[in-house]
Amino acid sequence: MPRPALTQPRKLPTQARALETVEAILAATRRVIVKQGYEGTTTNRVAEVAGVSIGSLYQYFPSKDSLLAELVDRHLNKMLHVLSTTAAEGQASTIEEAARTIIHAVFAAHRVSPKLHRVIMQQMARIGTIENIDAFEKQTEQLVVDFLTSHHSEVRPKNVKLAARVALLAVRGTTLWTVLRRPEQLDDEEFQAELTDMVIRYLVKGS
Amino acid sequence: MPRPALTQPRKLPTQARALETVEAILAATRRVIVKQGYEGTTTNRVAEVAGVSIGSLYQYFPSKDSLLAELVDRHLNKMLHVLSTTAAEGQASTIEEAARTIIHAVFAAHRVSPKLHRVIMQQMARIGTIENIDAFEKQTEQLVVDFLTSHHSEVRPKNVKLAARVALLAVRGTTLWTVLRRPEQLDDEEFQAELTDMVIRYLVKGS
Amino acid sequence: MPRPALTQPRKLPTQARALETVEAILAATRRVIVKQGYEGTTTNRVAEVAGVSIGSLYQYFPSKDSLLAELVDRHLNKMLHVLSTTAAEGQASTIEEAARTIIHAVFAAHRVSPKLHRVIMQQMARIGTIENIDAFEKQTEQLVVDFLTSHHSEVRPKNVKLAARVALLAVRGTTLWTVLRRPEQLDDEEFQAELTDMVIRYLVKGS
Amino acid sequence: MPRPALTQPRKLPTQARALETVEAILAATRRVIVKQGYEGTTTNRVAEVAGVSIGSLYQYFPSKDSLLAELVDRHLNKMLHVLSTTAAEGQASTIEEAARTIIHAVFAAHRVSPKLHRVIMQQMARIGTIENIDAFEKQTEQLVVDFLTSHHSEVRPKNVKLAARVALLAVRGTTLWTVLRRPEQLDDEEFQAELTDMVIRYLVKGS
DNA sequence: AATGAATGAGCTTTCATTCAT
DNA sequence: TATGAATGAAAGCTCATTCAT
Repeated sequence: MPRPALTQPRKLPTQARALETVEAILAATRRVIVKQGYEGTTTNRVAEVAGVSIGSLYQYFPSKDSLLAELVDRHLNKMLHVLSTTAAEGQASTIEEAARTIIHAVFAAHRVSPKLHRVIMQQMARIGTIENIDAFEKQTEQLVVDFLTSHHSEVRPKNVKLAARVALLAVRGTTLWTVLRRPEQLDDEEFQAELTDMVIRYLVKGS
Repeated sequence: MPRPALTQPRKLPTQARALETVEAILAATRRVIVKQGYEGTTTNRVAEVAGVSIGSLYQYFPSKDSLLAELVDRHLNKMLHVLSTTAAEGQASTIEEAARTIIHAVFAAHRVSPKLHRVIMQQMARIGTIENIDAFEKQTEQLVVDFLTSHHSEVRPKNVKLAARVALLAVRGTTLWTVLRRPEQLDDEEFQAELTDMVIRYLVKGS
Repeated sequence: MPRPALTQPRKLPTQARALETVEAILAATRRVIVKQGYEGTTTNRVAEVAGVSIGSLYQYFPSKDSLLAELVDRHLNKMLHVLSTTAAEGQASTIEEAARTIIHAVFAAHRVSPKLHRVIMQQMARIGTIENIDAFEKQTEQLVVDFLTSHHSEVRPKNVKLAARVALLAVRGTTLWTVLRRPEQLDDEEFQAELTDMVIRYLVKGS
Repeated sequence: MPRPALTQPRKLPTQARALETVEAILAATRRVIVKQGYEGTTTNRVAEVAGVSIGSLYQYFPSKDSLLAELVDRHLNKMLHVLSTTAAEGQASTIEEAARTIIHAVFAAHRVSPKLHRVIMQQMARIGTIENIDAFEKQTEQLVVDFLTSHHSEVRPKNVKLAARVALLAVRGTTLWTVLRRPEQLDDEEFQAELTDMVIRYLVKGS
C-alpha cells in the first residue's frame, strides 16, 4: 500500500464562495465517477467539470483520494442517520419492524445512483484505514446494541454485542457484495424479505 | 474504467519449462502483492522477482490485470473445491454439520496470507466483469441448491433457490467485509459459531 | 533562466506599521529558509509565518526572488561595513593588522546562522545579475585600493588595483566555498591564520 | 532542503545501444542547460533534444538532479585528472612550475563553455551532499600534500596538510567566484599570473 | 491597506506495454 | 523463446502570483 494518503480535507472554507466551490467539486466528482469510474477519474477533469481551477481543487482536497474519502464519509453519515432515525422511531415497536425498516432503507439508499455507490464501496474496500469507517462501525454497532438492549425481552441470543455484530455484518456484507456484483438484486423485494427474515429469526426469541 | 482489460492468460504453457515460468511469475506476484499492495505492484518488479524478463511475463500474461485475474481464479476454484467436497462428503450428514464445516473452511482459507486475500478481494470488487466470478457464483449456488434439495426434509424455506442465495451471500458478504476491514475477526471462533448459527436457523426446519 | 525576476522591493514603506510588516516578512523568510532551504521556501509559507496575508507580502516584495535579494543586499552591506570600518580604523595601523581583522570579522559573520548564509551564498551564485553585487564588488575593491594606496610604502605588488582584486577574491572565494561545502571550517582558527598569512605575504613588502 | 535527491545513475547500461542513449542524454542536457539555465531545463525537453523518450531518460537517470550530478562528476574527474597529471609530470620540476601549469589548466578548462560551467558550479553550490564532491576534495588535497612532501626542501609552511588546503581553496574559491560572477576574468592572464604568484609566495621557501 | 480565494501553466515522474534483436 | 531497451500517454500535484472583495 504505497501512499498513506491524506484524506482530511485540507482546510475548512470560511467564506460563502469557498463553500460553493467545495460543493461544486464534490458534485463534479460524483458526476465524473459515475461516467468514468474511479480510475478514469482525474483531478483535472473533476476541476474542469466543476468549473474550477485545478489549484482550487487542491486548496480544499489535498489528494485525489481525499475527494473519495469525503464521498465515503457523507455516505456513511447518511447510513448512520438511517439507522439512528429508525432506532429512535422504532423504540416503541418490535425488533422485527425495525429490522424490516432498516434493511429496506439501506437497500433503497444504495439503489439511488448504483454506479456511484459501487465506486464508493470499492473505495471502502481499497483505502486501508479511514478512521471514519472504523468510527462508523463502532457507532452502528452501539446503536444496534442499545436498541436490542432496550428490547431485551424479545432478544434471543445471550451475547447481545456479538449478535449485533453478526446481524449487522450479514446485512452490510450482503449489501456490499450486492452493490459490487449484483446491483440488479437491489430491486429484488423477495431477496430483501428473505434477508430480513434470516436476521429476525436470528435475533428474535421464539420466532 | 479505462482499459477493457484482457484477463485471459495469453497462452497455455505446454512445455514443462514454460509451466515453471508461469508458476514462478504467479509466486512472484503473490510475494510482491503481499509486500507492496496492489498499486505498489508493477509488472517489471514481478518479472524481476520471478527471475524472468518482462518480455517473458507478457508472453504468458497479456496484462497486469490478467495476473490478478489468475490469482482470483485460483482462489475461487479453491473455494469451489471446499464447497463441492463438503457437499459430497456431507451427503449423508445434516445441513447443520455441512454449514459448520463449510464456514469453518472458508474462514480458515482466508486466514492464510490475509494480505494476499485482501488484495484478491479488492480485485473482485474492482474488476468489472470477470466471467469466472459469475460462473463461480452460479456454480456455488447450484451446489447449495442441490445439497438442500437432497436434504429437502430438513429445509425450512419454501423457495430453495432463493434460500441458497441468501445463505451464501450472508457468508460470502460477511467474509468479504471481514477480510477487507476486520481481518483479525477471521480468528474469532465465537463470531464464526454465531454466523453459523444464524445460517442454520434460517435454513433448517424447526431449529 | 526563466524569469527575469524583479528584485527591487516594490515600494518603500513609509508608515511605521508598514515597516514592521516588512521586517516581519524578512524575519519569517530567514526562519523558513533555515528550516526548509531555498526550494522548500514558499511565499505562502513565509506570509503565514510572518502573520501576514500573502497579498500583503506581494505588496512589499514583488517576487520570491526579491525576498532573497533583500537578504543578499543586507548581507553585502554588512560585509561592506566591516571592510570600511576596518579600513577607517586601520588607517593608522599596518596592512597586516587590517587583513587579520577583516578576515576574522568575515569568518565570524558567516559563522552566525550558517544555514542562512549558505542559502544567501547560493542565491548570489544563482541570481544572474544583481546590480547590488556588482556595486558591492566595485566598492570593496575601491576601499582596498584606497587603503593600500595610503599604505603604499608597505605594499609590494606594483599594480595595486590588481593586487586588491586578487587578495579580495582569494578571501571571498575561500569564504564562499567554505560556507557552501565546509561550514565547520569557519571555526578553524588555524586555517584562518594561514589564509591571513598568505594574503599578507602577497601584499606586504619584505614579509 | 526538500528532496534528498537520488543522484546515482539508476543502472549501468550494458548494451552498446544503451550507452549511446546515455551519452545522447548527457549531450542534450549540456545543450539545454547552456540555452535555458538549470531552472529552465526540463527533463522532457532534454529527452526531446536527445531524440529519446522521456521514459528512456528516467531509465538511466532517476531524477533531474541526477543529470546534473553526472555532469558535476565528469567535471570533477576532469579537474582531478589535470591535477594528477601535472603532479606526475611535475615530479621532476619545481613547485612554482607545477602551480603555474595547474592554475593555467584550470582557468583554461573553465573558459570552455563558461555557461555550462556556471551551471555546474551552481549545482555544486546547491546540491547538499554529493559524496563525489567530498571524495574529490579529499583526493585533490592528498595529491597536493604528496606533491609538496616530495618537494619538501622547497616548501615553506610547516603544516603541509594545512598549506595544501589553504592553497587549493584559494585557487578553487577564486575559480568558483570567477566562473559565477566574473567569467570574463577567465581570460585575464595578468590576474592569473598574480594569483599564481600569491600561491607560490605562500608555498615556496624564500621566494 | 489588507485579505485570501482563485488561478493554471507546467513540472517531474511512473509503469504497462511493445518489439527489434 | 527470451530479452530488456525503449516507449510515451498521462497522471497527480505545486506554488508564484493575481485581483475581487
